[in-house]
Amino acid sequence: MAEPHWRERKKAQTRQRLQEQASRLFIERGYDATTVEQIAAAAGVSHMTFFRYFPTKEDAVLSDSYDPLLVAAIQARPRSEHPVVRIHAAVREGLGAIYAADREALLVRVRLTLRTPALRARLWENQVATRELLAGALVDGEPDFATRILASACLATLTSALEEWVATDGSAELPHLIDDAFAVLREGWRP
Amino acid sequence: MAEPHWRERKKAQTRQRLQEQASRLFIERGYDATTVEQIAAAAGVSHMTFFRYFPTKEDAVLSDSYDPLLVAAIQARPRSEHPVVRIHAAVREGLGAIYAADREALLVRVRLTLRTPALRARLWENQVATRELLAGALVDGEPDFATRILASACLATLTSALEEWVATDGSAELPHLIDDAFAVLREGWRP
DNA sequence: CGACCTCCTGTTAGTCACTAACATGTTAGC
DNA sequence: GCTAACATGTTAGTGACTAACAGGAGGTCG
Repeated sequence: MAEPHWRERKKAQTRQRLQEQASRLFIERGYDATTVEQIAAAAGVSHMTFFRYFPTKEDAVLSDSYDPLLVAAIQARPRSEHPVVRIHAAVREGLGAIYAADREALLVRVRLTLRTPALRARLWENQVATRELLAGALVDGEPDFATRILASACLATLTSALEEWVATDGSAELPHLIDDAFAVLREGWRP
Repeated sequence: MAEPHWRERKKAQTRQRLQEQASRLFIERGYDATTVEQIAAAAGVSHMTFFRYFPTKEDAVLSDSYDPLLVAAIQARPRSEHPVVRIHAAVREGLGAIYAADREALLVRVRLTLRTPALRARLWENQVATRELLAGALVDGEPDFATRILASACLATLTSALEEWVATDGSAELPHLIDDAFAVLREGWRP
């Protein structure tokens, strides 16, 4: 049971190479103009290997590993706080960290995602998945109707902030936009 | 220049026939298991004609004509009311009318849309478009950041209600769910 | 009436994402 | 070494969608 990491490491490398080449090509010549064949070739594998690593072409960009971060950040918040406040704080923390570490990469990625029709199409699934995770992080057991609604509204708010960020081409500060957005959601009810 | 209506009428008929056959086949044998070729054949045309009427296979189901209704309903509300109240009222009115007239058809349609991955994928585009319309109906000129956020949150709320409706398989009353959902959005801030 | 002219449609032949079946080489454990 | 497991490649599909061209049916104008 030596568990030689050799093998796994090689797989991880191939996976990363595919992702890098995909991003590069998507940015260089556009998403639609890039074929899976080309990505695979650029990474030195066949197109079948690509599909063994990513179920669809879109997944080469949309391997969202932020969700666990968010869940942890929510659960770290005292349960006595209002759900929306917990989500707001968690988002500011989680995305804030990524933002601080990797601002430009995040911008490129979000822009590509929001501006490419084929990638936008996947956003719904992502939103639903993230919403379920958020809602699940807020309570024990199955989240109820009300919890899902609040999680939805918060996600919509966050998305609006991201859209605004991309619309300003990253010139605004994302954490600031997020705070503004959640303030609107809150103050919207106390006019 | 007479351009007799029967020409347009024939086109409208073909279009409707395509939509009907598409819906029928999608429900009978599933969305993915139905090919455009089959839809076209069932409607008595070629697959090229199908694509001349609908840009994609999904559009045969997703010809959403509710939006103008919603816009009108919003604008009919006094501008002094809070944006979210206006949207809530408009949605209850607009969707309520469709619900009263065509409950079963609405359920089938919403269920098909929410449960078919390929159709869900299109929902993001629909949401964005509807949000822009809602936001535009709330104010004069270009909606600002805050308005878009509120419109987003309201749409997310409405969507949650529709999902709940489908989840209960239509056993709940949709208008009631919508009222509940908006109440959560409102009361969520006054715990 | 006959010669255009304009839509609408069908035919054909492609591209590309994605899948399934099978073959091959490479490694792990005995 | 031998064998089983596994990563990868090859090949041959299916199906959505597109482009190029051909024909036909209605209306117009000489």
